[in-house]
Amino acid sequence: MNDYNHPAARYYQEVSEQCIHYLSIDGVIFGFHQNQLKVLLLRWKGTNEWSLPGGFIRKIESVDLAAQRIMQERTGLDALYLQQFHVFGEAERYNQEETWGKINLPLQNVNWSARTISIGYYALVEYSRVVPAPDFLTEECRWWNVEAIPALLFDHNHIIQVALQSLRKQLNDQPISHLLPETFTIPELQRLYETILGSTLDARNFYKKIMASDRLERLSERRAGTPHKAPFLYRFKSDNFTTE
Amino acid sequence: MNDYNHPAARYYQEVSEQCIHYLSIDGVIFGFHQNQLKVLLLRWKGTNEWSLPGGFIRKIESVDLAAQRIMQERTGLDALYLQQFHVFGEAERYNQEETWGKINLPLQNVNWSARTISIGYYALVEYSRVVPAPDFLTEECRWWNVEAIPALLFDHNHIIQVALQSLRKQLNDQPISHLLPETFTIPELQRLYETILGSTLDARNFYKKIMASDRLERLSERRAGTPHKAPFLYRFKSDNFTTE
DNA sequence: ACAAAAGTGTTGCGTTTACACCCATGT
DNA sequence: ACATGGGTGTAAACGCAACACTTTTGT
Repeated sequence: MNDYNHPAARYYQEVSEQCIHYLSIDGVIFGFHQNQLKVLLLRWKGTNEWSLPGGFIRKIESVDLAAQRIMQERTGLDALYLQQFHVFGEAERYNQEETWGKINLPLQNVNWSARTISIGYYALVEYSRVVPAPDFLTEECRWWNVEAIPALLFDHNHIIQVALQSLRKQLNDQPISHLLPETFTIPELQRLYETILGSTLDARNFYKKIMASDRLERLSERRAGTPHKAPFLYRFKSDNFTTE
Repeated sequence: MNDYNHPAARYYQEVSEQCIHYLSIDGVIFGFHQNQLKVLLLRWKGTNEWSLPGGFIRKIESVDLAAQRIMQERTGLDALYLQQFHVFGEAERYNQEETWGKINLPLQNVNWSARTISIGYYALVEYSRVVPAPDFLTEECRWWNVEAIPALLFDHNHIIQVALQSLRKQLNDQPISHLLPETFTIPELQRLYETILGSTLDARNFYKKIMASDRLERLSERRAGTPHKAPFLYRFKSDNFTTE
């Protein structure tokens, strides 16, 4: 009943042989565009069901590198900034029957019914550099506003919530520069903080604080094309941290 | 060459059949006694080599419950306060050959050579209630001062360091009451903070801060038998949180 | 009496919050 | 000119750090 020439079949074969069973990685890839915090999601083939990108860990591969590999494949970027944030290990993370019912699995007898533990990573990436690419189980890969995420497959809504909470808690220790283009304005940076924190900030206090941190340098240029006063452009001084 | 009546053989058999491969749990069990922060370690049979307690996750078991089970077996306590703190997933976490050479494995052909990913949990337990119990690979289970831990097997020194860092960072959000007996004095509580943080605190400021938090209630009794002024006993108000 | 630890209050500093005004630009 | 957002300073509040003295008790 099994078509071993089916690309999915070959993939499962590979995963089954080379990867660790019962364990996966799920990635919450954060981007920032037009003052909106975004997450990269995948739509499964022939359905209207969305999920986070994810994958499996090879038996001989470090978990961090596995996460890199998986996220690279969906974004086209290398050397992403990744942060492990939680292990989701409930015995019943989600309703299995219901979930499999929603997906048109290309194969019948792949054993998908076993429980899976998932290691959650979030990534901070520069929106404009990402070239979203679906995998062969999915036919669409695109950004969604964090505020407008639909009901996802598995427990992925929950995972995004936990990722967001972690990001909020760790915001001041994370290299948020990865979410922004090389140059940006202070108001843009403030919007980024505001979207992540989900609250508004006082522009004057924000300015003071961010300047006191001494991580920014002001360029001589200003952002053109704005309807009002042209804001200065800034850049992060020596992006020293890459993968933490 | 394999003795299937050997208790270790049966254990390996069970683990191999029922548990998830390539994935384990390591536990850093913190206790506090005589103003010292302690960690529970195991000495392997016929050796002078020590390691953290650990174990495997059953295919149908939640990761948190697996951690509970493993720590319960070493401490004799149930409903421990546990906190997942990091996944150790390097491809080469430690020198395998060197490590296996140090241990007298009771069996020849158990495949111990594969890499293992480990989920790190720390536990906060009340020292005096613990009845340390070795497992069948080890012949001694006892507390060690955090400051005097020897070179351990695997990467367990590293894991303890990361656990301690996490605990320090999260100290104010953790139910440290679990590390103390039902009643205790303020100076004792201060010693606990100091040992975890690795620095001394101002008694006056500490007193104010801990009182302002409104988590303690003073009892009418005082600690007897002290060489000097008898300190009041305190208790944490309604230990609401158990396993967080 | 005295040594050693317990118990408490006051002050100052630095960080964060609240708040107001001028500037530049496109319409 | 005016509406809109950018850019900055100042004052009050709050939280944390520094610090000194009295109390109690065993020796």
